[in-house]
Amino acid sequence: MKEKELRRSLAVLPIGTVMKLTDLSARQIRYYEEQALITPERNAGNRRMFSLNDIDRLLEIKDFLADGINMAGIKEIYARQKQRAEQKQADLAKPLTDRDVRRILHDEFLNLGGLQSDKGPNYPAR
DNA sequence: TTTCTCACA
DNA sequence: TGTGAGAA
Repeated sequence: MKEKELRRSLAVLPIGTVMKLTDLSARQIRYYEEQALITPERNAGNRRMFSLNDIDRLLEIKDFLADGINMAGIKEIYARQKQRAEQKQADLAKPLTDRDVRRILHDEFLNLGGLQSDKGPNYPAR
């Protein structure tokens, strides 16, 4: 029953609503789109129409930023997320060994640390 | 009225 | 990222 997923992907929200829902400025929302972090549809009059999935995505991005991760980092996270999705398919045929899993988790931690932005506007001087 | 794109003292 | 201009 993936009826819900379809509805969540229906782009029906104008940027104004998204601004209120995510507490982000139109500027930021458009910028994130430029960075390919979100891909809202376009409707009549070239207006952006967002879906519930976009909202979740935006909120997620907000959290990442709050954790001190920068655009590049977030892009990587989604890039890896995509890779994982693709890897998952391959893994279906060839399951990972315990040793592989450990190595992957190890890398994950190291990389997450590298994604922390080196003191930016997200690091209050307090 | 709302949103879009573009450009910057 | 903010902000203002000019158009739709």
